Amino acid sequence: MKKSEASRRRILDAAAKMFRDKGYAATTLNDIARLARMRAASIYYHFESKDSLFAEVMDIGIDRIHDQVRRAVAALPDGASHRRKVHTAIETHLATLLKHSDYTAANIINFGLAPAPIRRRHRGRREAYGDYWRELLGAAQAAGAIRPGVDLSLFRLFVIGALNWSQEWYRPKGKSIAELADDVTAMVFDGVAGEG
Amino acid sequence: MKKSEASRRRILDAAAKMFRDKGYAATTLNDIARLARMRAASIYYHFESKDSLFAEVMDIGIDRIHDQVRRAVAALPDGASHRRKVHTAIETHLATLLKHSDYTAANIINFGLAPAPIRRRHRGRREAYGDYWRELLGAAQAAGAIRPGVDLSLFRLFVIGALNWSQEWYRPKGKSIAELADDVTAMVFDGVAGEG
DNA sequence: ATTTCTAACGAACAGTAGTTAGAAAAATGG
DNA sequence: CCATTTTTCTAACTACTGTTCGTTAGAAAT
Repeated sequence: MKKSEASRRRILDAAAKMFRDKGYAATTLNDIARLARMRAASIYYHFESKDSLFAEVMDIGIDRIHDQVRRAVAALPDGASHRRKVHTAIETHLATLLKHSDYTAANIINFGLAPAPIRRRHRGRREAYGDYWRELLGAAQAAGAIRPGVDLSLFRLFVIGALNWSQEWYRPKGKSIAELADDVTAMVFDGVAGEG
Repeated sequence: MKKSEASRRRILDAAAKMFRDKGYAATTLNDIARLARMRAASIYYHFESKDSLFAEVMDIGIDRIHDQVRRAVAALPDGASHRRKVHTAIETHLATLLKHSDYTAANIINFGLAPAPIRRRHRGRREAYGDYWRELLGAAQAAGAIRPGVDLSLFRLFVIGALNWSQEWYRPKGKSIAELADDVTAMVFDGVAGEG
């Protein structure tokens, strides 16, 4: 009862990588099977269908980033400023997306184009992560770390959107993820305007 | 010599819409043909292949937004501030993407997952648009409208990324595009930080 | 009136997709 | 070592993909 677990994991890992690289529709079960060192038909011993395999990858992806971000913020010392909390959330979101998890990357790349039923099935999990950010930013605004006039809903969509889009341009040879997180946090909190 | 043009256009419009809704790989020539009120085989009278049809949609998409943004900024009165120029660029980018052009929306949705040869073919056009923004922001920084320390390259990627991502959440019933542009511009120029 | 061109069609092609069935191999446990 | 279960395989199926082909109805040109 151990080999099955390992194979399942190999398939999931391969699927996450392929879905991330080529997207759901363009990824074939043969692609996944090759990467997992088995035949396409064998996948059916572990998963019901391509759809259900995809759904599981998507679930893991969102759960993972939600978990990581929540955990990292919670691990901050008790007196941590709200700005620092947001900074940590940004950095962890970026790190999970760009470095640690093919699942999360696959989730974010594929969500927009995913077939409607799958997207519906996932809305709950997505919103849970969104709600966490809502809390985080709400608390920051209540404490005065974010100006009262700011539309938090837009701010959240804007920042998370910019972070998610980083998949399109991020290359490991440039700025480190920590540096990116620093710059981005400074940019959105302090703005870029000069004296002009 | 007029009917052909009209059919070609109908196919392109249908393709742009389908590619935007379902993505390149998931869109079938049958989908496109149905929307264009003809049979899949007839598409081949006007286009060489699915790939070349896709390539043309992508070209039109990037050209259109580049053109619109450039035109809108150029149309500003002579003494317009750099901040106002950037604001106009943001608003026009958003409007083209979200309201005016299925082609642009299709381009942005599909670029990341597009097959490598097609992406290569497009890098030039994409960079041309990126270069325009580079100019715009460079001039703003040189004139002091953007603080000297700001990493313009990151700022550009960050802002355009956030704008592009708006496709995932924008719904016409919420804030208008003009309002969004106002808020976003204020956010990135002035920041959201409170007294804290 | 005849020929040529235009724009679309239906039928069919080869290839590949996801999927199923059943045989073969590997692993397990007594 | 055998019997049984677990895992993977080969082979095949159906459905559908992008694409080609030969044909056709009508318009334009001769």
